[in-house]
Amino acid sequence: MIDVQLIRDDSLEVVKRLKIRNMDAGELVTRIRDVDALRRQTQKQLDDTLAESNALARQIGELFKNGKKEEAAVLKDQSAAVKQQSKDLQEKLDALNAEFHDLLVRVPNLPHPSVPAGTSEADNEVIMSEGDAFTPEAAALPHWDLAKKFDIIDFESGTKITGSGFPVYKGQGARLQRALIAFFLDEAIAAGYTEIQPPLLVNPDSAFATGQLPDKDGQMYHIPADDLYLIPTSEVPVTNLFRNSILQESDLPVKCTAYSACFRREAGSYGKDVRGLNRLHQFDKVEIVQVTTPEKSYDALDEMVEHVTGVLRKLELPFRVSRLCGGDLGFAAALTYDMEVWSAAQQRWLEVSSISNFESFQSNRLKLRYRNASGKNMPAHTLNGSALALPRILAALLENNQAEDSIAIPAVLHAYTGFEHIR
RNA sequence: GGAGAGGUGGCCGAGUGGUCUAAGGCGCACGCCUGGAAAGCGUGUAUCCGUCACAAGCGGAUCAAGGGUUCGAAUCCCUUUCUCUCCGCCA
Repeated sequence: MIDVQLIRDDSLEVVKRLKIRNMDAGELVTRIRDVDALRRQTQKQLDDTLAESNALARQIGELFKNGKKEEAAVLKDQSAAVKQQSKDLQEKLDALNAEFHDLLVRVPNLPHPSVPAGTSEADNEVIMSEGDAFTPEAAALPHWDLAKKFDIIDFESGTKITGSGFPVYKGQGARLQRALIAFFLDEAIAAGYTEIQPPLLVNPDSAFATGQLPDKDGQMYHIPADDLYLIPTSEVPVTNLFRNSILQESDLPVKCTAYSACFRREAGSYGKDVRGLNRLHQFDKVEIVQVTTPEKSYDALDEMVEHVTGVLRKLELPFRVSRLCGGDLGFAAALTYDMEVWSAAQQRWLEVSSISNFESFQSNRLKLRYRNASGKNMPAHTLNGSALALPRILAALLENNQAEDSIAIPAVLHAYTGFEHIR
């Protein structure tokens, strides 16, 4: 949620910056200003009325104590009128506040000045790449064929027992999954992140706080009997750890990492983009989250990008990093870097991580603040990113390292897998 | 799932209709005292909204959450929720 103060101070600047997102926010921002003014005026009227009511109650108490019942009765009548007035004002204010909130949550985060203009993925700006986006000499099999050939992932059984998008990992495939999770967590812990094991189901309050509700209602699995949602990412429970809290500046940065299964309904996609492991309803991911001060949040973002590129480097995967353009930027993000690995058999880049600085946008909704050096409570900045999502990493590892009768496992994983080749 | 007891400031804890502007203690901050420290003494110590200059001051709200009774609610009533104890079930 955007800070209202920005709109009060310089609404033209807000509108201008939202143009980078290809959004014409003029009308919305004007409406917000109008409703804001009206609700503040109403708040003032209500407060004055309540103050009057409090004063009357005090006088009545005083009169009763002194036995002046008739005088008290007169004031009681007066109090009834004031009370009706305050009730009306309260109703008016509640309605205005609700409208104000509804309008405000429709404003996306302001893009960072470095965000390039653009309307789609094609306009993202590649800022670095490492390793060759090579084409294999011999015919390379896509990972869904390799999965069958080496009997490490069983998509058909997953379909039988649950449905499409729920693969079953078997034997060396299962072991490799577990190895990747352990490796990613160990890397994050070494970089100073505290490991968290969060619940996989969250209540509506949590889903609202991180912005999955109300917008992305249909993208989450919902359990009606208990009104709980399966998490689409551990960002949701981990970030909600900090909901409604005030941190000391000396405690910052807070750095958390979490492994979890992630659940996404993602209805309505077909074709090779979603074949095999490319898009799943259930997948595994290790997430990293930071809470820090506004002064340090962009350094933290760079640090997180460094961390993830370091992990990709250890896995010996060709990768590239892009800065998302305005049209591709998520609603809550001010700046996002995407990481993609090269998939040799599919001859395409696969997105494996997305690292964002939300600045104070999430904090405003979460009511996450920190007490700064001068003792004032300020919204903290939050950041998160995948480090990393497993399925596409697995796809790239299988495809890029395949040979006639085996698939080589990167050296860094040997201690975790207990084998050097899938055969 | 059943029965009972509870939820008060950073923490402990008092408070069963107006003196709550929430006692007292602990913790923390600052000051006095001291060669320095401890002890002692003194002062201060929540969050949000509004007014305003994101100051001070002032007004309003908040005693788990929401609603109600009342001129007036931490206190009475209703609903929800969470915690604890016992029973049941269970990896």
